Amino acid sequence: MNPVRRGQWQMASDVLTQLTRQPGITRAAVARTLRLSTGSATEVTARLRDVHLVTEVPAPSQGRGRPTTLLRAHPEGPVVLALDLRQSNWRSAIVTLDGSLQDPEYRRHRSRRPQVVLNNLRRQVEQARQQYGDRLRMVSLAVPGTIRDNHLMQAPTLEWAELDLETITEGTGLPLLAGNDATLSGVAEARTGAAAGAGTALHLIIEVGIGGTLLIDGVPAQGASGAGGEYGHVPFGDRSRACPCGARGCWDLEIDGRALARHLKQGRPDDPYAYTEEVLRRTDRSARAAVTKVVSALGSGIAGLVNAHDPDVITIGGLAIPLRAAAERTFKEAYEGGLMTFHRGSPPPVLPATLPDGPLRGAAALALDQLTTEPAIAAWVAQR
Amino acid sequence: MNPVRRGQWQMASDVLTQLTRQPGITRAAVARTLRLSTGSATEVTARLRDVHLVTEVPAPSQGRGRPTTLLRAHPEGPVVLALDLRQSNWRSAIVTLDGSLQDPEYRRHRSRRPQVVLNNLRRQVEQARQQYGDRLRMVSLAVPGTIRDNHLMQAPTLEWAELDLETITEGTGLPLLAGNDATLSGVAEARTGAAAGAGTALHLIIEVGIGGTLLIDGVPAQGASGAGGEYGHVPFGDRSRACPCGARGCWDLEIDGRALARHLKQGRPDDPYAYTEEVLRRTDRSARAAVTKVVSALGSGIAGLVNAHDPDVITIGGLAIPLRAAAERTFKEAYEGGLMTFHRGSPPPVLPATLPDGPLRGAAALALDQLTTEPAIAAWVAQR
DNA sequence: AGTTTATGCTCGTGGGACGAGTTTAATGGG
DNA sequence: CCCATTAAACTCGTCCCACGAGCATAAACT
Repeated sequence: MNPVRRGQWQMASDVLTQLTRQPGITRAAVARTLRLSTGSATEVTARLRDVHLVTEVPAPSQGRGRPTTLLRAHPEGPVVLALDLRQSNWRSAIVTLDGSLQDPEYRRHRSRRPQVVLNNLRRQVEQARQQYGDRLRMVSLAVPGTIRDNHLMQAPTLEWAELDLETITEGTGLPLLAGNDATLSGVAEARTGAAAGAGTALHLIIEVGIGGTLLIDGVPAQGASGAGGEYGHVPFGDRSRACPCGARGCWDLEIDGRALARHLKQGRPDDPYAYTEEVLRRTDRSARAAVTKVVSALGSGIAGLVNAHDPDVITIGGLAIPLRAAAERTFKEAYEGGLMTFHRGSPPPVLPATLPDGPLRGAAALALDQLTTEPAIAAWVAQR
Repeated sequence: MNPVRRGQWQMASDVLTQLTRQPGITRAAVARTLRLSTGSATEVTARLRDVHLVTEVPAPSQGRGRPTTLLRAHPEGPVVLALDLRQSNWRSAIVTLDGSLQDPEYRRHRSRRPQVVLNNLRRQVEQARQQYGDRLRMVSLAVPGTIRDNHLMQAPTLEWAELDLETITEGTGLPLLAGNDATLSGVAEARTGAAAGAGTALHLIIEVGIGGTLLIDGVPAQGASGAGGEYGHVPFGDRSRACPCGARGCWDLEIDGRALARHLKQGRPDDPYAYTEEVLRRTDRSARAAVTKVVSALGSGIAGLVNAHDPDVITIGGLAIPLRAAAERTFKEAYEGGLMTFHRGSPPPVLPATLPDGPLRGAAALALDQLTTEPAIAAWVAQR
């Protein structure tokens, strides 16, 4: 193990980071954004080519001048296995350094028992290992639940108890990166979605309860143990209502299907997600009134988070999109009414999230962040 | 203006960063933490000495072996003027690269009119300019109010309206870095205070209302325009109560002297800070009950923020310290009761802030962050 | 076909990190 | 008191890489 010379792969790392953040970028564009001289660009791409990290394909000409090339992941280059575990199914894809998804898979759960599901994921890891060998560098997993140091702490939608997720890579020596699905979809939105380019972005998604994350320059604020982003469990409403999370009066209890059912004087729905969709389809007065209450709670809660974090933009996903759409005026009033006065001149926009496969792409993005660091590149080169 | 060669001052920048973060660090210790070979350490310190950025003084010997040297700011090196504006006074100090404060000043306001106060600050800037000439590189200012792009948006304690703070450096060409005092004291705590070393830290301070900041690796999450950290203006309690900020039901209204007065059925106190101290001195039943209510709101609000951000540690300052102390049991119950179940095993500690001159030190720290960047070093070298 | 334009390639230069070998300045044991 | 031990500083040859000037190339205009 020869020690890595400092800065040896610094520029290479910068180039690869550009490539993951803007797939399909041209070599000339990379050189411009990194302020590289053409000579340096030639050298760094040659080096990256030599170690099987990138290839170049002719770019369609863009006017006068010698045409440049598109940078692409090398066909023999490193890859990541991205997994997205959902309530009723799971998906996977192999992701290359240019951020493209290959070999996408989609499977419905036959059984939803933790051990069965984890075994299926583990098999997927092993299959990727078989197929890609040493090219497979990392496994990244999105889970609909609270994650702490690669352990699942609670997962209301899956109805799973605490669980060690590292079993899916155990024995393979592959690093695992498990993350909350809402956090990861936020990463995707902040990098290539509706919040692209935002310095500070806030992402919120309603499915059962609300999840989300604060993103600073595309990096999620995950907290000490990775459990950050549980915005649903801030005290907001009636303290006499206990939340399954253990606290009382959580915002969570005011903005999803459970809240709608309560307003409609019905019991806790089995599937709050489907229940919400159902109520949204109704046109009767009591349903509209219930929706209005929920949308109001959503708007004023978001306003509070804007006061707290001053984001450039907020992206909303899941049921938050149809909920807002069902009562746009209520939302606007609650949102703007909850802002501190000085924010009202130009309130940060609340945009619908645009990426359907956000968690998978976000998981891939965080894994690629690791692969494009200098030490990871040095390790890749050393191993070949 | 010759273009800066990439990486020319990379290592120098790293060394200076170490120096600002751990004043009084030895050269050998820097080399160890940056994993520098002794040869490189010799070279980089020689370079820094040549350009008047550091000097070395013999370090007290620490056992066997050749003694190392302490790194110190160079007597001809760059400095920052740090200013801390408070309700009844202001303070200033000159800060060098090793983080030491020189020429401390303390002045009470004669008049509290904005123009008078800003003029005094401006005079202080001019005086520093006179005294230090080109060595003065930057002015950093802590203000008890919401700051946005160097503009004061609102300042309840000062009772000032919106105001452009850049007048204090106008014409000097000096960059100004204005920030909220609570945010800046958080920076100080996260770097050298009670939260030193924390990856994610939350800092909260009660004076009139509550201010604070989320810190990730010592860097405050300031948001899009620098107005982040207004945790007091998240909806928390009774929505029928309007907050001066423009929103309703803010947490702010539940945790300071105004809340105590309300519980005690008295009118809004002129000076909520002094009023709180007064109530804390009382031992009668109604006062105790009012304090209990406020402490409970403080504890459960902090718990919500812990759920949202998963910090390693929370630091509290200002009146939050005596308030908690007055009802420790209530605080603990409200805090732990508001946490999500999985946090309760080892709840993040809530520690009293330790630095009395936090805002000044925090302002200095953020300014030094700028001075120790590669471009700033290159500019310093080019100018000499 | 020649001009313009943007880009890629070659190569000499220089700076800086590295590390092996050497020197220096302290402690501590005999 | 001297010498072994220890930790750190210094010297210097080496290598790597970014830079930029000059040249080559491939397209689009004229």
